[in-house]
Amino acid sequence: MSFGRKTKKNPKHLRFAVLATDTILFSVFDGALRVLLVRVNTPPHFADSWGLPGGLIGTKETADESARRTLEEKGRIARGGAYCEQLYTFSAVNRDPRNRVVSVAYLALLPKESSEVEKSRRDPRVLWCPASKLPRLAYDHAEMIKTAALRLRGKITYTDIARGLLPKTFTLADLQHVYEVVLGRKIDKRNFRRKAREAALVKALGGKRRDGAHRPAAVFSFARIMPHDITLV
Amino acid sequence: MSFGRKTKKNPKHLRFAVLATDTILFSVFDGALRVLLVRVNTPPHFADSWGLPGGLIGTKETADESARRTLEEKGRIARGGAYCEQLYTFSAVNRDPRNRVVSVAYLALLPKESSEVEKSRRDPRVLWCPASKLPRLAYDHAEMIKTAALRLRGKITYTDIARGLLPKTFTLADLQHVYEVVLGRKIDKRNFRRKAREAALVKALGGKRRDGAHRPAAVFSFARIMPHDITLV
DNA sequence: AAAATAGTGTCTATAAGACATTATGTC
DNA sequence: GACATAATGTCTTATAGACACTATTTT
Repeated sequence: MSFGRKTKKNPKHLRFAVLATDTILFSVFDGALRVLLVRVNTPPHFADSWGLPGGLIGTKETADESARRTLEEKGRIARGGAYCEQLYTFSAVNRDPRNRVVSVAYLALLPKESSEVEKSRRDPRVLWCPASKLPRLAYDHAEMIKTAALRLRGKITYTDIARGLLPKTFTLADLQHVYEVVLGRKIDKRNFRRKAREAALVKALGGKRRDGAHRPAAVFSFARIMPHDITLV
Repeated sequence: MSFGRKTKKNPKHLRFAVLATDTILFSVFDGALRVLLVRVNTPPHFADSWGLPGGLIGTKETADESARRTLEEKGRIARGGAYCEQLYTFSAVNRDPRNRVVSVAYLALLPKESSEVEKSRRDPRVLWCPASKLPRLAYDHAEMIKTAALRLRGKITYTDIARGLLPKTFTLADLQHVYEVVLGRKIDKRNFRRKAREAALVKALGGKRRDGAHRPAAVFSFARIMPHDITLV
């Protein structure tokens, strides 16, 4: 990163911390909660490693904008597609061994059916890795992913955050599968459907999806706004 | 702040954002949720205003350490006394009209019985202002306080965060009063006590507190660790 | 008709909310 | 004994969890 070189050339160090963002982008597919990793190559500490997409925040952009920009530049995800919320700011003094950099981490979500996930799955420059089987990661990125997974698990039971992991329309089986993968446990189908109905989380669109030698499933979308906090599982 | 002056003198601007902390310190007394304000004097935008205690993060300290340091230097609150948790990072490009500064906001709590609150209430350099009757504040500090109050209200019903607003020992009436002020509504005494008991939030210490022409109240403390998430009101 | 997934209802247990009176201390 | 706060229990309603069978479509 240019900032690091700059301070090394300049014998006078900055007096204050500078700021980066890193984004934990999740998607649920192939039966796992997966996170997007990118190549990190900053010798001597992290040569040829995996890490999160991220970068320094410029003086003319907000942290949110920086997260979306680096997701595009490093993660190869088109801007604006992903749900994105601020997660936590990581500020351990030695989290970047080269310079003092504080990082605002973002939690982002994409439905597996989105063209962004479909494209990036075929892109050799990035890796969609199960959150439970991560390789060694650069910086404090393993800690960030752990924090993000906890946030996602925590919020999925009382908000409609699962919206970010599903396409515009879906079946109740799709929805339940996302919940089961994120929570890491089976959920009773009847109780789940009853609660989704009572909480007015989703609404039926009237259509059916046919996809195999079996009864077709009704198609739903999320209700416009979440009416109130819900408890779904 | 020295950084602001420095960039004005230097025609070459920094390429990346620098980082500050601001701390929203709450306490409950005189029937209100109150926030600690300090004098801000940075003409031309904020001459003789009120704002939150805060300052730039040095290259050798974490955000948490910076929050505690500025709470001491600007807020006149001795270090380590207050409960302190990271709240949100505010990064609007023009939040500080002089320079690009991103701020990590912290939510902090003190019991009104603490010597820090008792001292600072008599200190003319700071003001304990009801969170519902704030004066015009510098920067985006009004937004920060609103966010902090929402976080506190949200967490008080399912965590033991009220611990930060109460002394080591207290009566159930004290505890309920803190809940009522933070939530802004009356709570039924019998239901409140039943739930505090069932959630194992507090434990009786065996003593009584005598303070007036009436029956003395049993004295409690918080249980060592919160056994699980609780729903108290 | 076999295979595969969709869709549905009841019972029980736990938690939440509404509500009023008696108890114990000080002055 | 007057006053002031502490302490306590029941009933009703809502929510959560456990549990198994029938329906509909394709091949």
